[in-house]
Amino acid sequence: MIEESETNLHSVRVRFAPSPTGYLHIGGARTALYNWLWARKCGGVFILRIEDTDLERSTQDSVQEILEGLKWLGLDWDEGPYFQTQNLEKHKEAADKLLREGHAYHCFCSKEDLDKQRKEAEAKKTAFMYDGRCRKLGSEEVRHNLAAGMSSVIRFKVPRDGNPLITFEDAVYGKIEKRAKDVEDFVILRSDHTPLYILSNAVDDSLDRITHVIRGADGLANTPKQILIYNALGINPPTFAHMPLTLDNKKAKLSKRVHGEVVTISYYRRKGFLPWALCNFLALLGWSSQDGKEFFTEAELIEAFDLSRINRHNSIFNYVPGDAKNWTDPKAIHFNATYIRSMALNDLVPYIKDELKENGLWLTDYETTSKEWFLSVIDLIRSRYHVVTDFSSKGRFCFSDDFEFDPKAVKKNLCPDPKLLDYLPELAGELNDLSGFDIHEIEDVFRDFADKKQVKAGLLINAARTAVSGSSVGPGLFELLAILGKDRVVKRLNDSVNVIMKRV
RNA sequence: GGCCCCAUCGUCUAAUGGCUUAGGACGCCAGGUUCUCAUCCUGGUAAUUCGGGUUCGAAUCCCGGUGGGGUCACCA
Repeated sequence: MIEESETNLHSVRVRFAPSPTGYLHIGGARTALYNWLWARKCGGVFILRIEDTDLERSTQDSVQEILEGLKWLGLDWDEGPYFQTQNLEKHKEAADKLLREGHAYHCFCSKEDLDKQRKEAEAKKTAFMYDGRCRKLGSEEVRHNLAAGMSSVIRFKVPRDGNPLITFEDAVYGKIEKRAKDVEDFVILRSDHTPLYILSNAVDDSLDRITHVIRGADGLANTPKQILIYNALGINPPTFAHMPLTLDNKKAKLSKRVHGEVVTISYYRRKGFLPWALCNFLALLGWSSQDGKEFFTEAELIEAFDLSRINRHNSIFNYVPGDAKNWTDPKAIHFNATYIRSMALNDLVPYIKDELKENGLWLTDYETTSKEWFLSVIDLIRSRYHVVTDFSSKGRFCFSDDFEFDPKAVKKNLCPDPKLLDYLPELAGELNDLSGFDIHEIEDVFRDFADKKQVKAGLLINAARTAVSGSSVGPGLFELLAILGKDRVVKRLNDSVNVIMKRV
């Protein structure tokens, strides 16, 4: 079973080991990302292992959610998903081995007793630590107790002679030291003979030949216990790299229960995030590149990433509840918006296609006969959008004649001058008479019309913008009209009369 | 409470004893461009937690205070 681990520095093996008791959240995704980056950088193997030993809280839905989240993010794994419950026997064997070799012992203290002692210690404000009384039991007594059917757990026998110092070199935090006296004889096997996480996790990591354990800093405090287990089992411990935690703006740990879906990965997918934009943002939460670069392609990030540049202080996910514009960390939105407006159009289109499809706005022509048109529309509007969903909401007027009019825009741009009731149809007529329909011809029509009627061009321009898009904001009007095409523009300008009448 | 860890602009961070009047990014504010909005460009705002050392010189090293986080289950 667990003999010498074949740790080979040239073949890096890392794992993401979530417990399926909830949703994939920001923190978990970041942990997965860092593991994935390290594996890819080293040409190693990225393993997905589901730690489902908590039977009561683990759910199949949660497993699905995690798998889908990772797939969506693009964090593909090379092995797995493995399920920890499949290794239960191995964990027990390890416990037996520890017992046989004198590194563990039966403890017959009842949970009730210990809980009581713990409470008393708490009341007296003193630290409670199991005193190891069962450690002194003679083998005769143990045999007798077991034969009598007394319930027992297996505890790890923490070395006491000379109060040794437990030490390990964390790839992020550096040297971590802990006195053995500060570590109690912890339970590794329950009274029903099922293993506890502290044991299962270490055994699985050795079984999976994990070389680097990259995990949240909440694992830092129990690493010494795992080092002890590795030592007792005669296994070389992996390299540990703890990453600082991500907290909320009140410095509390992020959790779905208190923060809601804004911390879940699926929320970002639904809200129109580009997966790589989210990864890029997440990578920078606790890590920075040497040259200060912030935007990376996948290949660039893999190249630049290094465990040694992970910092040691917790970072804050700067999300302020109730802020409609900044519904998540503003910098995350900045990353998404920047990708949307500057990435290669061909890379962006698939996301928009899905979005339009979901809203019944997609035409297959957009990939064939109207492809060029489609790309220029996207290019025209994308600098104003922050999320992919904007293309089907704010951008709806580009793909459908059935779009909403913003009441404020109608009031501001279509109703300030009753003469617009005449002007807009007149403009429609003049535009309809154009032989072509390019930006300059359109602009000339508007400018000349303004001169002719002795009104400001802005009045007509803003009115026309609202007439064709329902909005008071948007692309430059002449480009917009040229893209929408003569038929649509003429119809919408004529129809705007009805919009105005309804308003008045 | 014990133990462990951490501490630079509001937020993410750079600066691994001198190139630093502490740099960049986001946000925010102002200006430019303009038919609106966004983009884009320019500028501005704003930080080394405090106190002692060490040193010619400290954000950086040491000690202490304070603050924050993690962890102390027959959860993972």
